[in-house]
Amino acid sequence: MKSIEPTINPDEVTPPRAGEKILRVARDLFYRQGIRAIGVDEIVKRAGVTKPSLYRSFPSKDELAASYLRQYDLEFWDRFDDAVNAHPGNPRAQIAAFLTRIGKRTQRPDYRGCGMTNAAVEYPEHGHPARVVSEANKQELRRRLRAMAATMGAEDSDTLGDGLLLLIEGAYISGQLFGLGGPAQSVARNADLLIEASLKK
Amino acid sequence: MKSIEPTINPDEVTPPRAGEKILRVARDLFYRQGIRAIGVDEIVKRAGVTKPSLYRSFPSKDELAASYLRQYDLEFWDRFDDAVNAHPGNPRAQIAAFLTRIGKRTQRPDYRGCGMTNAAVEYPEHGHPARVVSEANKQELRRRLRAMAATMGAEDSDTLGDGLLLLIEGAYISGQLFGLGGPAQSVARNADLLIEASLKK
DNA sequence: ATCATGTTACTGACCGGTACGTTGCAGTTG
DNA sequence: CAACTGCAACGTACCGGTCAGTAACATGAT
Repeated sequence: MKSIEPTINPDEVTPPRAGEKILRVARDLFYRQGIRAIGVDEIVKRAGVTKPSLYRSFPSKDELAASYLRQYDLEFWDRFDDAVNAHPGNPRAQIAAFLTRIGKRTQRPDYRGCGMTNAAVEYPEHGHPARVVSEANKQELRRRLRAMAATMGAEDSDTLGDGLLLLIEGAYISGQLFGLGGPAQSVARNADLLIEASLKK
Repeated sequence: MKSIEPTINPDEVTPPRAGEKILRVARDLFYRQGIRAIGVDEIVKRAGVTKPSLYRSFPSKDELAASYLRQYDLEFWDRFDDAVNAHPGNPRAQIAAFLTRIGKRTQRPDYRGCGMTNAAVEYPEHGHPARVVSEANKQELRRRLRAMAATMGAEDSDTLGDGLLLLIEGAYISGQLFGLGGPAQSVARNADLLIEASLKK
């Protein structure tokens, strides 16, 4: 029997790998300033590593951007499920909780919207690695919103689900267009009005 | 008495100035592929002019982008006023007409959303010439939507106006994210539901 | 003569990406 | 123990191309 395990706890404070530092920095820069606006030189400089390290961990800048979005996707669903789990079996309250949170986030002075949405605007070309991740995220969101609308007992659940998606995307964009006091702060209230109007009598 | 007028009709097919050709091409390229994605070399090449001509007509690429958006702004209000003038004194019908048109446009295969919105996403930095034009347009749109909501007799007209703006921005974004069959096609229907729910009883 | 335009060539900075050498550490030999 | 080997992680220095922007001069029409 060979003892492969190292003597130190693998969860210990091992020095972070170059790839991790790069992704952490890229995530921040890409979100705040946009993917096209940030060059790889800037990323490696801020991460305290060098360019070859970037290209050992990621095949290209486009794939680095896709990795950033894949991580963003995970965190997005964490937040979404937080709202869902807070109100089991009550999709209307789930939506309200999720949108209230979004509405608050949009009022932060440096709010930059949804990384997914922004990436799709930056890369309109079909098949771009970043866009592929973004489209998948949005389609899943649409699917879930429509399902929630159906559970609510909406007269036309697909229309309501899509209406909620429009409000959400509108909040993302308006949040970064108007600063404080912008229309995005009313997203939860408007969504609830729309739900009210869409339920079967 | 000096005759200044040229013998030919000034509305005749005078050869288009270099600046006009540049703006025409830039408009098309910027809208379809994004401003950051297009270089000035590409623009002058497609316009059949040379780079010095571009910089004689426009002080910089950023200002060329701003000019593109100023023209976009004019055409936007043309379309908006078309819908308004088609239903005098009936803001609910005006909104319906405008959003029906947007809903249809979003279903075109190469739809790329709103040039203003896209530019603001591409240039998050405050004070950027392109962003300045974009923000002004959106603020005016918000003002008018809120005014229309007030005319409709909404209980909370500011919230309704903002809700309509969220739906519109959501349609712009969703139109380019999902292709055909996307949620943007229901924008007019959802807006009408929201209006219905917001009117005083 | 004037004016808009074209031509050519150039700048310095930055773009994404890579060839190649260096370091340090683990395991394997004598 | 000590020397060697293999390998993973990293850095130095560089590639060709493109970026926005400009200088100097030629051409053609009115």
